[in-house]
Amino acid sequence: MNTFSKKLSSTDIAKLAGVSQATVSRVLSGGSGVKPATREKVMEIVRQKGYRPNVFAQGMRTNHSATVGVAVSRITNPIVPEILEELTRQFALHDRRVIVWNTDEQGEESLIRAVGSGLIDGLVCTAASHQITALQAAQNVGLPIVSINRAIDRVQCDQVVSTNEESAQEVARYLIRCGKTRLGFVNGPLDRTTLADREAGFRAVLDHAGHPLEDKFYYQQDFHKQAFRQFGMDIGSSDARPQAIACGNDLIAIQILNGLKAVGCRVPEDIWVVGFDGIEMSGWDIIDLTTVQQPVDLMAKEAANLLLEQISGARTKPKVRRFRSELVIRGSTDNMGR
Amino acid sequence: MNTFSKKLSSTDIAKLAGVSQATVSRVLSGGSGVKPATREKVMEIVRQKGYRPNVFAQGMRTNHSATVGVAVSRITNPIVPEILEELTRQFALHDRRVIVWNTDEQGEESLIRAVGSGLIDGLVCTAASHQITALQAAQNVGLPIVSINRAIDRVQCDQVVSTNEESAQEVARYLIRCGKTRLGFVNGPLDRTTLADREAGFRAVLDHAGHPLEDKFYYQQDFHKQAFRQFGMDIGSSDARPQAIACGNDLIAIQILNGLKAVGCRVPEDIWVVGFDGIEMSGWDIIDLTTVQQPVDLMAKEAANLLLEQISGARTKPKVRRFRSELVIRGSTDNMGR
DNA sequence: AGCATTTTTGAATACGTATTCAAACTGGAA
DNA sequence: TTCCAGTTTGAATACGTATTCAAAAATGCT
Repeated sequence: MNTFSKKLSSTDIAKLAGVSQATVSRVLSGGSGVKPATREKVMEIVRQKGYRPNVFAQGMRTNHSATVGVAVSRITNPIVPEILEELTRQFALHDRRVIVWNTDEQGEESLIRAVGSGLIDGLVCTAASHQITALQAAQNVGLPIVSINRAIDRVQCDQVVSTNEESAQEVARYLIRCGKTRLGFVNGPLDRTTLADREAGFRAVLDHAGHPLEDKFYYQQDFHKQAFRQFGMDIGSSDARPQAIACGNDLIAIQILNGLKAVGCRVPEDIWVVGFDGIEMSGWDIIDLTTVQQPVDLMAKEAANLLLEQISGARTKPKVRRFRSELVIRGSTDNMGR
Repeated sequence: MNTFSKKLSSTDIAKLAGVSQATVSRVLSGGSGVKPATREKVMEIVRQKGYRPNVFAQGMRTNHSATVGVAVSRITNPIVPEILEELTRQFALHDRRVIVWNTDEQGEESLIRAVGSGLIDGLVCTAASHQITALQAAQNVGLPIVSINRAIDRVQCDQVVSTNEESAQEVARYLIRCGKTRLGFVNGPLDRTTLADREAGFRAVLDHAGHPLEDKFYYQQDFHKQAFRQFGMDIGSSDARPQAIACGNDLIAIQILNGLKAVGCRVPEDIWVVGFDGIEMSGWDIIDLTTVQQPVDLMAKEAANLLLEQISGARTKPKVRRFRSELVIRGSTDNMGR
């Protein structure tokens, strides 16, 4: 029977092992400069009692929490878990814990409070738009920040971005090269720089080619669930539909696919669809979406490393890391035109 | 210019406001028993300086962290973000932060360390199999635990479950009622009680109906990425294929759909497919998967409430909450048979 | 053995908060 | 005015750790 009498402190362990509290502390934090026999004597008690150092006392003493924050929005967009998975892996490798704030909800207030409290040693941000307040607060207290795929005007911090604008241009050129001139674009909230950049790149090529994006083929919505699907239905059942639709991200594209499917409009026979992000499911046979693939794992890994670099104090000047995304042609467009 | 000279303490605030540190503390933690004029004087300085109480000092003094842990496995299974979203919402409503441990990776070791360290006030567990060690540790130190959808033999804790076995029986009866007698089942790791229970329920009905599950129509795999898809391809290109395949969860079902699609096997014309979980995308037009829908939001909300109840010390006897899942018939089976 | 040097250990301390206990203050009744 | 009860405040304290500084022990050398 494992009765737990009381929470043990390093002082208790010290008494049991017949050493001083300082020695216990030394053993637990690497054990350098302590005689092997002593270390083993202490570790024996530690193991036997299942002792763990109190994280608050450690934090108070050291001013480090071994914890980083990750701010996400729309965690149900599959790109987010993909990023989170790699981030938590990287931070775990460096003995850091991860606190997740969902800034769609009340999370932002909680994040702001945490920022000044010492709870986190740094912050990775995957959704800048709503968070200017929290980021400002973080910057004001000198908290290390890395932003993934979102440029943040008023806050200077490390950034990990991908070739959003250029890749969107590549999408547009690909479609035009395949003879598609009547093109549509569907986008989410434009305060996401990711989405805005992609749209800008797409429009630029169309302008340059002399077929500027027509208003009736442009649709923008702030992520209300069924709206994109409804637009897909409208487009699919219209006689004057675009030949191809490009989307701000894969999730939007999939909702368009849903709408098209709902009204029996075939892809790619009747219309082409292109996404953006390269979430894993875009490659599924039943989705098979042409998209722009971001190197998510590399980006997340780099973000983690940049943050750790800042935390260790090795650097203060902000860095921008730029990753190349790649157009992946699949069944939602015709791959003859490659 | 917002230069941040040094981290402020409540003592600093006290000096600036001309009161004692105790008063600052009282103001910050509710302010009862402090004169309105004093409170306002203090709050003015607090706001002006952007002061936040140091979370470690608070934790050391109170032995509470206002933080709960959530252990997940396979965060890229869409059911996980769905649960996480609701959990973080609920905990944010109660001023609690959420630390996420991904126990597929090195996360478990980190979790074990955290459990004894006081870092978290409680733990929600969505993936029991790998975590017996961590859960044992948690139980040993008396940490409140709630398990979602996973029964955990050796650990006694609150549980939020759904009707896995019964609903799987319903699936089997539905298929048999529709005249499907040659049935298949595809499952993931059986140490997940969720998956094991579903399989058991399914098998029981088949046994009872006199068509026990044939070995050649049963496939079990431990979530190696392409394995389920490959099995779908094998099944789809085989002459002697089952009339319907039920799966341990939606993600498996979708991989089967992918495999079938890859070899041109049509659903539901050539074969029926049924999933389990009711993840949001199962309802998408392009997936349209018949499945068993769990009330994920309700379950997550209940889990959060149970944990908070335990943390507040209101209760020690473990509770089990059981939620009813519902068979949702969609296009991957023929809905005439309903 | 005797001394110099290095290694190992322990005592003392500070970190920032919430809370206890006693003191000071307030306002009203006598 | 005096006294009392209630309200508001401040001084003191403990929480558990990492680290500094000095003392003690061990080691190497002559």
